[in-house]
Amino acid sequence: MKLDPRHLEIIAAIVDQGGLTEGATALGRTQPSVSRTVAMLEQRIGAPLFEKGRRPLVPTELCQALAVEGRKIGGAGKTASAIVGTYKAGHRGIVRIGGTPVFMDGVVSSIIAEFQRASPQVRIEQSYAYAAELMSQLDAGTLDLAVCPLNPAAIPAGFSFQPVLPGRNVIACGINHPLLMKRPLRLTDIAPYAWIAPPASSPLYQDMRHVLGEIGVTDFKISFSGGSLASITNILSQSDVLTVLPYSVVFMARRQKMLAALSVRIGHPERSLGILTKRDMEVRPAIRRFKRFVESEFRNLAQLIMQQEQNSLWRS
Amino acid sequence: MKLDPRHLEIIAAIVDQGGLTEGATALGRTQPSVSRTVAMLEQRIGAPLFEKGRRPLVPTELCQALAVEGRKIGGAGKTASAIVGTYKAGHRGIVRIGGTPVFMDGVVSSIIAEFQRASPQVRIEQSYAYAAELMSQLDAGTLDLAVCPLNPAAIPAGFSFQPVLPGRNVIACGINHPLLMKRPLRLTDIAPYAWIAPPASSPLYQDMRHVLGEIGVTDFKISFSGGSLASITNILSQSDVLTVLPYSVVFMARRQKMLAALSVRIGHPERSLGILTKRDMEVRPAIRRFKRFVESEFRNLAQLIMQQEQNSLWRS
DNA sequence: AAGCTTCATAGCAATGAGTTATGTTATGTC
DNA sequence: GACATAACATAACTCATTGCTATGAAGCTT
Repeated sequence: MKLDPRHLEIIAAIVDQGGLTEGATALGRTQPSVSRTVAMLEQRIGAPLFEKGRRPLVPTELCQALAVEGRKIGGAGKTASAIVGTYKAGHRGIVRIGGTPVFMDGVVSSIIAEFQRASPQVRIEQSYAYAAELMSQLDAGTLDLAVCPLNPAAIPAGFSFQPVLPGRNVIACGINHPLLMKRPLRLTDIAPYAWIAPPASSPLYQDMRHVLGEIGVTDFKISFSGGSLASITNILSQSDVLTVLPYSVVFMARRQKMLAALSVRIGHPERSLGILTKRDMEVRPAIRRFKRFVESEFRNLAQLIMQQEQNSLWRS
Repeated sequence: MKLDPRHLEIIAAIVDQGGLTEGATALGRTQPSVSRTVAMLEQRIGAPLFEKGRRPLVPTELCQALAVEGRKIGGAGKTASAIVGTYKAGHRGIVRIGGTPVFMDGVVSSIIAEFQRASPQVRIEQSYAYAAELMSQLDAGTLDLAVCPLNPAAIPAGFSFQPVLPGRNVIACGINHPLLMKRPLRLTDIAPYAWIAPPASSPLYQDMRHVLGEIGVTDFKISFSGGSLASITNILSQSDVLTVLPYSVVFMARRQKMLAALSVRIGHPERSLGILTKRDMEVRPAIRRFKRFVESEFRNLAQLIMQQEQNSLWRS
């Protein structure tokens, strides 16, 4: 004897509400509908579910037992609806985000932590890659969004790029670096110090070479390379080496008194940090929500940076 | 967003079976049916449930979450089916049985106990009444079956009466009663002893008067009346009074060495103990099962009584 | 690259669930 | 005891959904 779960749900509603009419309204149906359903059920299972000829409708033992199951079904249905609701509101799902390593570690991971505080049901799958690889992964559909520096004027067709921060770099050092005391700081003061080199495939590497050329440092010493941000930060803190990092990364680290930046104005590349997405990809609610959150956080960050700039850092 | 519980069940089946086809067969449906259902669901909730273009069908996170609810629904449905199954097999339900007090207490209650050992899910609602009241309750539908002594030749129309034991009475006494030692036992020996009288409305009361007349006891002393079988048994055990009881009741009590019967052959009324039911009443499975069980137990009892009779009791 | 398995789609019939309108039946009140 | 009322039952009809078979399309396997 196979029973339609909807019927069990109806039974439960009738028993709980104490009447056909109330049960029907509780289910959003009309009274005749549930009445007929009950009649059909009774005929089908060959047993009465409610005592006949009793006006405060009194359920049979069998009916009570079935109502217990019906309640379970009703509960499961409600939580299923809630699940779909939270999914559609973007509070549940998966977001696969990729980005350049230093930027992801230095800025985006904090934003992710903040996001997950509000939406713990959203799973974030993070991966590291540079622009070309990010694009191919977006194209293959194995990534939902990417955060990386790109030239806004040269975005390939089919992609959408939303700049969030200027792609400005700074020369980073530990917070006790001797050069921080030097006023004024001359470029020749910088020359003696060794450098940390970002990975050769990283855009930062190119940036560093460019910066060093720009400030006239021709023969520089590389004392470390190949580490991720955590290693770089440690080494910067505990020695007097220098490196080139995105300003936003140093800005975030400055808050925890882990890194500092030299007051040297260096040219910035023709790139902006931004969010790269595939244009015709279906945007799942969690992705949309996450993207908006990231954008909002970046706006805040940009604001903070601008205030800070006006106050202290770049006064010449 | 309201979801059809059957759809959730389908999702669960697909996820658990690892494929559309297997899920479909597990549900007893065809593959195109569930395929279309899934497509409709995906469109309705606006989210994919399975990754597109993957042949070992891989469910979405959302789908997994919904499948959990679907499993609950499936489980509830299965137990509901089982409930109906046990109901239809007569292993669940209510049986309302009524009968004459002494007979219910002395014989039927033991049978009920035995029945409930095998079918604990069947609730027995027992009540006490005499024939006329039993009939009216059967007629009103507040009783499912009655056990009482009746004349099988005079059953009102609309009722069905199935005799299960001859309506034989005996003179009952405690197991240490002096008369049990007397061989041969003469009727004049009985005269001095006092009697317990059944309720005046009871058929046993008439029987007792009849029996006493029959054996020539004209002026007898009533020492107790109005008690139920438990009281009667106690008083019989602890004093030398006598009473008239159905043979089957004394037979059952004899097993526990609580009562005995005098070896006096007395006439028996034109009544049989039997099961009285209303003819056109719908017979619920549990009632049918219980009735058959009672009949079978009574057959066994009749057999036992017959054997016992041939051996010892009524040898003259 | 071919073959096999599995999923998707189409067209059609039938069941079932929804609706409104209306009848029936308990229950409470005078 | 008759009437009013509220709740349940029934009727007639519409429409969404599911069932089926047949067939196309797409991955995975060898």
